[in-house]
Amino acid sequence: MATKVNIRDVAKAAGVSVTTVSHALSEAHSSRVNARTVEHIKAVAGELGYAPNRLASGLRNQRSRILGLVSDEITTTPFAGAMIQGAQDAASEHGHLLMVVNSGLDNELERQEIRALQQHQVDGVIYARMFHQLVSAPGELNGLPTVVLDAATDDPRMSSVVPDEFGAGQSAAELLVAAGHRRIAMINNEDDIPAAHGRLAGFRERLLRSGLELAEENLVAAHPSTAGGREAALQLLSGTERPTALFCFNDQMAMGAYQAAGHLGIKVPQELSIVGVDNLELIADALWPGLSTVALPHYEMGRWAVLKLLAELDDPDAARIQEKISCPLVERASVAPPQD
Amino acid sequence: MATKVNIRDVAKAAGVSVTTVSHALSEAHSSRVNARTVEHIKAVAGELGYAPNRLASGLRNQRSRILGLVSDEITTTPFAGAMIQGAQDAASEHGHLLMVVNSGLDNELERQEIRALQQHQVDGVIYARMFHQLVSAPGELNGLPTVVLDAATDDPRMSSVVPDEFGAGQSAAELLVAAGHRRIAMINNEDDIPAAHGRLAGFRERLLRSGLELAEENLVAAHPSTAGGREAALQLLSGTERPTALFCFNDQMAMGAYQAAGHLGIKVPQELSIVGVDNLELIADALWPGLSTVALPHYEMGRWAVLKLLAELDDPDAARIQEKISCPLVERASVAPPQD
DNA sequence: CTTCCTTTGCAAAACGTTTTGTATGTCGCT
DNA sequence: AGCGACATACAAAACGTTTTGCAAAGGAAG
Repeated sequence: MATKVNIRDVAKAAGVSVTTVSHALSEAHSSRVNARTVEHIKAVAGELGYAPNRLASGLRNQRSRILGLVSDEITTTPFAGAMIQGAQDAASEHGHLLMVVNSGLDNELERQEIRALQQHQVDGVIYARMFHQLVSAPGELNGLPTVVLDAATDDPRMSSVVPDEFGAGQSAAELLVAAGHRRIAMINNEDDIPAAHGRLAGFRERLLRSGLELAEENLVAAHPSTAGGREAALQLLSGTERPTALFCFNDQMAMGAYQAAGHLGIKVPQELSIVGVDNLELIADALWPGLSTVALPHYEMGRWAVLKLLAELDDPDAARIQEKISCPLVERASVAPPQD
Repeated sequence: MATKVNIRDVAKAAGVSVTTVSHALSEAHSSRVNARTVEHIKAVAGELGYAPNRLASGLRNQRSRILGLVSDEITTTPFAGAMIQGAQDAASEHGHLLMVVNSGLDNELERQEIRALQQHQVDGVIYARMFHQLVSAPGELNGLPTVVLDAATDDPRMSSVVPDEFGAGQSAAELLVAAGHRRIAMINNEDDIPAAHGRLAGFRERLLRSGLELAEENLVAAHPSTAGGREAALQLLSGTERPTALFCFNDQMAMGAYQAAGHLGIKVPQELSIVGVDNLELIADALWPGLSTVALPHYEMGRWAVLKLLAELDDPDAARIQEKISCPLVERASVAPPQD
């Protein structure tokens, strides 16, 4: 590659004007030029390896074909990858590229990053969180089309997408009920977030539908970590009439439950069935036996966010949507019928 | 924000010409304009919320201030986040933005993505892998400044950065030897990759330095997964004179070793010390007891790659470097002195 | 009173596109 | 033959910057 080839080179090589080349290549305007000439121009362009400079066309069209993705912390969470990949795939399919930016927890930094995105004339922004929560978008985003990812917002100008937490709870309950369990417990997240409320509510609802109740002593809240899950499980499993099945807020807590069971000499799944949420391959696949869990649809949410954003760019008046994406159950080997 | 404010608006508001505004704001050329006028212009610009359009300046300067990051698979690996964050932080500190693109394992797709980056006039590219391996960069990258991340290449035009695998092996051995172990085993990755060779070599070297040898029956290779580690550990721990310490190729295999130990009724760390590699928080922190492990410096590698790329952009003749970054030991609770 | 700098500011061109408006033919129709 | 309609191609302007070259004004030196 010597120097970049531009549209002028193509025009010269094809013996036509720059205008004609542009029209020929534009698809929308190609009707303005003879079909044979179009062929010829495309051939020449291909030969020269011409690719339009998007900086220039972006400048001209006021449309950069770049989307910004701003997230809180990419590092510490294993979900980020799937979200970004979903977003990037969708963007790429529609001829857009993604600029990824993350701010840690620093608001000032976030502001700066958003300004940087704006300077690069991004067409819109995905404002992402790594855990389903309630956010209010920073003022910097004013005027910039925005879709909120894995978070809810009360800003009526923004669409958002979150997992269907209620459905996730239902699915988990469904699996356990169907296996025949009746003494069922749940270890919830102690934090006051939509994910905790939603999963619990769905879980309860599905149990109730089968005439079962989540007894008060069978619901504990703990820190959403392996240690938190372990402690909680130790407590739950030490009672006289211990539950035969356990629904954990996430896979990490489920891992803690495995440890507690191992410690108490309780066999999974023969003596205790366990269900998690997240489908963290790294954990769910690694546990022994494999953990049955409700998958969070990070990839799909990333896709949805970008597709919705692109749709709103095409039609700024499109209705804003609060989307919930359903969470498929991934069965492995941690659920079995109760023994007694 | 009504409509975007451009340099012309600033000029008008400040009562000077566009040229003067540009010079005043440019730092390099600000000597061409009176210090008081500079102050005034900056004030006005700030008031109006002016931020230069980087599409336009990129077009003019042939420098987009965008870097491309192409990786194989972001999704399936928990390391990606740290790498990207490192890269992004470094880029952001130097006024650049990152365009992230990933190709799965599809070469054709990869080519397309790279072309897309080129259309957006990226100044350079980080070509990343999620596991240390040997790569040859695709021809599309010809002419585009490139730094290879977490992989080695024989292309003399590209710098690269990888973890110091040899040092990682040494550190692990050091920890075990210092604790007093003499019957030490290793579960290596069965794949023929630099990481496997390097860690083994370093481990051996450090043992030898203490007069210890890695007996043949104490070295097994397995699939680098929890299941692989579990099987291998079951085998290693079933002998008559079983080892008192175990070095695992990665944290997932170490988790398998925990499971094997649990299954055999062997207590960690009292009866068996375990060391891993990766420092996957999700696993190392979650295991019980916590796993002592050698951390792979993904964040630092991401940083290094971007900084080196920027340096090469400034000075295209800068020497290419094959960098190894050292791997710090993270101690938790899985290593103790041997009992006998 | 010239001449020659220095300081300060501006006009204009360029980066690579896209699109509007216009010019040149060519054809069909009356 | 004359007219409009249509097909085809082009010139030029615009997007928002940066930078080169030049101009005006003021001051110092001769």
